[in-house]
Order: sequence, then C-alpha cells, then structure tokens
Amino acid sequence: MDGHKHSASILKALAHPVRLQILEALSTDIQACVCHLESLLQLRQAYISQQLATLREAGLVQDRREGMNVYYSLTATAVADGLQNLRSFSSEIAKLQGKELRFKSIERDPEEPCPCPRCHEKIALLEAQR
Amino acid sequence: MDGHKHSASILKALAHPVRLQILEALSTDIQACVCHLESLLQLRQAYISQQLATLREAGLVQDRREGMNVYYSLTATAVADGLQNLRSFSSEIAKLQGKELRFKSIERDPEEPCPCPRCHEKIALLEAQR
DNA sequence: ATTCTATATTCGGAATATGGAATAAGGATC
DNA sequence: GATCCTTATTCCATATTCCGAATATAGAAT
Repeated sequence: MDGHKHSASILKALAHPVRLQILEALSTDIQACVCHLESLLQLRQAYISQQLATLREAGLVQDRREGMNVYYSLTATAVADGLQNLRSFSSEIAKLQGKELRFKSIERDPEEPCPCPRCHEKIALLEAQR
Repeated sequence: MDGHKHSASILKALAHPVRLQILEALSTDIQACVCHLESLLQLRQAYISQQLATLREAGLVQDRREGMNVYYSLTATAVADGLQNLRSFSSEIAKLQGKELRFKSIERDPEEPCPCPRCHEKIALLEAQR
C-alpha cells in the first residue's frame, strides 16, 4: 500500500482537537470507557462515540467490551510516544511563529473521582475494603 | 493559544499525500524551487503552489525569492525529524493491520538531471568547469 | 514598455468533514 | 418478556477541502 496515502489518512484522523484530547486521555489512563471520557471531556456521548469510531477506523485505538461498558485503549505504545513527539513538535513550530502553546490538561483531582458509574463502582469497592 | 487546536491545524496541513511528498523532497534537497518540485513530482505548477501555500501558512516551510525563482525550505530540522518519525509510526500502525507500506521514493537519477531551468544552469556550470 | 518566465492567487463545482439530533443495538436487570 | 444503561449508528444541514481552469503578479530580458 502507498505509504504516503496511509500516513495521510492517519494524520487526518489525528487532525482534530477533540480526538487529540481523547488520545491523550487514553495515553495516561491506559484505558477508559466511553462514559468516563464523556465526563472527563464534558462532551456528549454520541459525539465521543463518533470520534472514537474515526480513531478506531484509523487503527489508533481498539475497543474491548466488558459487560455493559466498552473500554478503549491505544493500539500501541507508539501512539502515546507519537503524541508526545507531536506536542513538542507543534510547540516548536508555534515558537517560530512567536506563539506559546498551552495544552489544557484534563487531569482529574484524585480526591474528586470521575462521576461515571464505573468509577463510582471502583470507589465504592475501595471504601468497602477499608 | 490552545495547543490541541494548533497541533490539529498542523496535522491538517500534513494530512495530504502530495504535501507529504513535497516535505520529503525538501528534507532531502534542503531547498528547491517550485519548478524543481514540479518536475520532481510530475504535477502542475499551480497545484504545487497551492500545496506550498498550505504548508507555508502552517509554518512548516518558508520561501525565499532569488531573482525569478522562489526557493522553498523547511522552517526547522524538526520538520524533517517529524517526517522520519511519522514514517516509522505509520508503518507500525499499518503492520498491526497486516499491511506493508511502500513509500515510493522520488530519487532522481544523478546521471539524468532535473529538467528544470535552475538545474540546467548548474549542470552547465559544472560541465564548463571541467 | 513589452514580453517572457516563474510563481501565486482566485473561482467554482465536486467531494468530504463536521457536529447536532434522533434512533438503533447490545447487554444487564427485573 | 419489558425496561434500563451504555454505546453505536444514521440522518441531515452546514462548513471545509480538493483540484482543475483561468487569471494575476513579480522580476528578467529584450
């Protein structure tokens, strides 16, 4: 297959702010259900599902069903590495243009757990074990 | 500025087979006039100019006028590095999908110089010095 | 000044991407 | 079975990209 075409199609899947955020979330959380991403990014479920489908078709993420939930994860650690490279790369390009980039981090306060049901289960489990 | 948005806009500029080929040409040739790219990629001049404009607006290439010609080059070596990374990255993703990538190299036969005027000048100069 | 050559821009129709709304599908639970 | 819950898909209007054709511009040469 034509390498440039394939590279371009991967880049096309990457070239979207929300999809980048999703990938970033998956590169720190290892895996996440859709409702987790929903609460993390504060976006509608259907919308996230759409973006996940794009990423899935590009081969960047994979899904795994577990009961009622579907867990997404990166298909390779190379994806996380690529994101890291991309970050510094675009920062460098931005600097040439006299701009300073700020990547809004979507870190969650550990004391304030994600309100998605799955997280609540885990929290409840942990507290029951005390 | 929002980092994800800027990254996405850079990726959007990259996400095109012809633009990738142009960048690759510039990462080996250091710099090239439009007519050189034209003969190298076998594409119409106006079309190449359009793609160069996209790359220029994204901050990936810069132009320098010299007499009648305009020479393009990468704005940073990081761009060439990024292309290299992208190549192995998309190869890895492709492998996960059971595909094998072939990047058609646009190497020029050194015995068969580029027919663009600038190249002819250089060739003529070299031959005159013998 | 006119012409030539290299490059850039504009216009426009087709194709594709975007994102909202509604709906469907797949399991769990009762 | 009926009913939730989570996730996926479809539909649709709008916006954007793609790329060919024509045209514009900028500098060189006559």
